[in-house]
Amino acid sequence: MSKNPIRILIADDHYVVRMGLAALVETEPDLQVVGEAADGTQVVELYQKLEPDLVLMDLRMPRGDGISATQKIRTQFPAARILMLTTYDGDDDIHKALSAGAGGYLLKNSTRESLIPAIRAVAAGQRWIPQEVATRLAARKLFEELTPREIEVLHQLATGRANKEIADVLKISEHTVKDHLKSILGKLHVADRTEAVTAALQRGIIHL
Amino acid sequence: MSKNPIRILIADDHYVVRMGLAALVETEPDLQVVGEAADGTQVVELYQKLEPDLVLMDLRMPRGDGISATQKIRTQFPAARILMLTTYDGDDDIHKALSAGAGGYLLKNSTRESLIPAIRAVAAGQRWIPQEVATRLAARKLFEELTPREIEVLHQLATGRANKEIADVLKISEHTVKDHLKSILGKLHVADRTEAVTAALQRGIIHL
DNA sequence: GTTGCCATCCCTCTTAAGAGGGGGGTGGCA
DNA sequence: TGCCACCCCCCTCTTAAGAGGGATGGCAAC
Repeated sequence: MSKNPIRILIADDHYVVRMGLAALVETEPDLQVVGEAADGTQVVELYQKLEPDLVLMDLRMPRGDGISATQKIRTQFPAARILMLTTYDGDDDIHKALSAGAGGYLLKNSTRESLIPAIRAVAAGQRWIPQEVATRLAARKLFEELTPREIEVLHQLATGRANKEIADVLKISEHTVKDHLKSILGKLHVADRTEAVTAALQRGIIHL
Repeated sequence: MSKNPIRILIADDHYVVRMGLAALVETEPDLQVVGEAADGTQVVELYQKLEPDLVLMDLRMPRGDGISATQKIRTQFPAARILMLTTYDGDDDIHKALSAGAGGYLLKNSTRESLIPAIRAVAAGQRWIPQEVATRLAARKLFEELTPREIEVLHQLATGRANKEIADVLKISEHTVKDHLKSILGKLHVADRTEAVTAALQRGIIHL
């Protein structure tokens, strides 16, 4: 095994997390860290240069998040293995990561016992989704998906703008804003704009 | 030095972060990890048992956050040295941590170059607040502080409740809720309840 | 003991929000 | 071709939200 170790690229904006992952990985003889990236741009560059067997990718990073980095890498290297490793358990985040081509999705509070097998599984091309993550993903199906336009409106809502102001920003009429809002309230099963924002934040549809 | 190393207790709910901190600390001969805690209750227990020279404490943990754990420890051991190490840069979080008795406040994206000196400084009883954190703290002074009651109302707002509902929950009149709301809007310099919630989230006054 | 902050309650007024209807145009796709 | 999803526009109506006032008792600091 150690003749052909699994070559791993770590991407996380937190130094201590990179340190922890590297320390963890290096305890296994068949796992090897070949590079570390601190942001979304860097991870894409390093992937092109190193072509590792696996990327341990954080979801939120400066200069391009984990989702778009995953997409970019998978466009160039469709066989790329990417294991998303993050603090965030919003079902929308999870869904977007898997759609972008991530082979697995782990939460950062995972212990070594779940991390190491996940790394091996995803590097081998398998899917790896822990029970708790799968559960969140299933809960998601109870809600309808928001359209791109609705998500735009949601972003505006989160800044505290009034319907009229949102209309000006998006250059549509206030009536239309209200229509989108109605649709958002219905899809998220909430009663008003404030709850819509907190619900969307919790589900990972929008971020502050 | 290594005859009397600085004995460190690590408290963080993320395994990889504990691992990273431990790996980092152990590279210095005069620093020694004597224990690890994964939540707020555990860190208090371990402090009592180990009486370490320093605690590296995460702000948000299950079963009691870093703030209340800091308070509990400092009540029993007023000389306890605690370095808060967290992802969150809300100015309210920072202020609360320092008020609770933390000797320093570092962000998790800190590199080893800033972490190691911070550990030594706080263990020696000094204050350690990086420039970026100090800046956030200064920006805070531009806002008035919210009263406990206003923060209660803010929590209710975040759940999307209407004024009338909030009134019922807090068992006060709707007029009073409106009064608190007016006060909140004024202090946070925002125009409506939705913006109040997002502003409070960003400042760390409330959490989801 | 007075000053100041907090929490509580009350009133009026204007405007915005949200519910409930009605359409119309596009572009993909079966 | 017809359907569907998305986006857009318009109307009315009711109620909630927020601005602007004023007022009281408690409690702690000075």
